[in-house]
Amino acid sequence: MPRLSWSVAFLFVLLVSLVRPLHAAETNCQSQLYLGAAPILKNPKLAEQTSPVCFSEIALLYSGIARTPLWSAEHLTAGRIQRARGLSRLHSDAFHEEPSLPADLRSELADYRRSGFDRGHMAPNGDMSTIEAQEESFSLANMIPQEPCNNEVLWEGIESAVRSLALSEGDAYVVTGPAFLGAELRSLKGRVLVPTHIFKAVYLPSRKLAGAYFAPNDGSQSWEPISISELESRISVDVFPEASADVKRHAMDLPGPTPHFGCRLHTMEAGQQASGPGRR
DNA sequence: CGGCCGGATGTT
DNA sequence: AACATCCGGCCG
Repeated sequence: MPRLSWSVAFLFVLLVSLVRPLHAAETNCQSQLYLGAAPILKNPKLAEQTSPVCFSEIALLYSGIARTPLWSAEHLTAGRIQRARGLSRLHSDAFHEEPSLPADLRSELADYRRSGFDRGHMAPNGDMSTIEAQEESFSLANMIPQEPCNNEVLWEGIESAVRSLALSEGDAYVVTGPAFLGAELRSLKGRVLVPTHIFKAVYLPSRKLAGAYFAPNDGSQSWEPISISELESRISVDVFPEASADVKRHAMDLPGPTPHFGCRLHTMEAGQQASGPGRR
């Protein structure tokens, strides 16, 4: 009998030791969320096949149906932004599949390859203040298929503006994610859903002000500022559950994007490439 | 800042 | 032959 209970106990200890790092990571993850509260999915269908992923400077919820994050959250501080600006960007080979997700639900590098879409960060590399956090940000769990002009010009400009805002305000909670609106959704290889829109919500706790950027996932370079309530009505997610109703109802005056480059990329719609499988 | 590609290399 | 990794160059 000692033998049997031994093996049982051993298995139990093994399981606990496997699970414990996740708990540690989850508590650490709360620091990325305003008052430790994760965004709330108002539509039960959205919550199907989701898994939380906790990195050192990102808290996100991954959807195994969309094979993208539904939201990716960060707590930006002035110090974090200053340290992040001291780091150089990782090489693009740093993109990697997320091993902590169930294999059949993971998005893969092959899904994005030659798709015409960028692998677009939700929590951006430019917000990461350590090498470790940078590497984690390149996980495909943090990635959506993003139209190149949107990603590299408009969205880069918005990310940059939000960093400057956090730097000057000293403190900002940011939640970024995709929206899948309408009945006809495109996909990569029938696996990764292509978002129709992208949002970035910002909350300034010291000023009790909040608002969100909302943009179509196309090359139009258009965007609109909306309130957190309006965002919730569009995407069925309450990104700042602990913010007051007043704060959520009023859209703060968001700084406009400050892009570093223009985009005169040809208008070829992403998703259709000229060359077929020209393998040899 | 955000990405892309191709070349050289080492491993299976 | 296929795939990963590191590197450098390119673009917007």
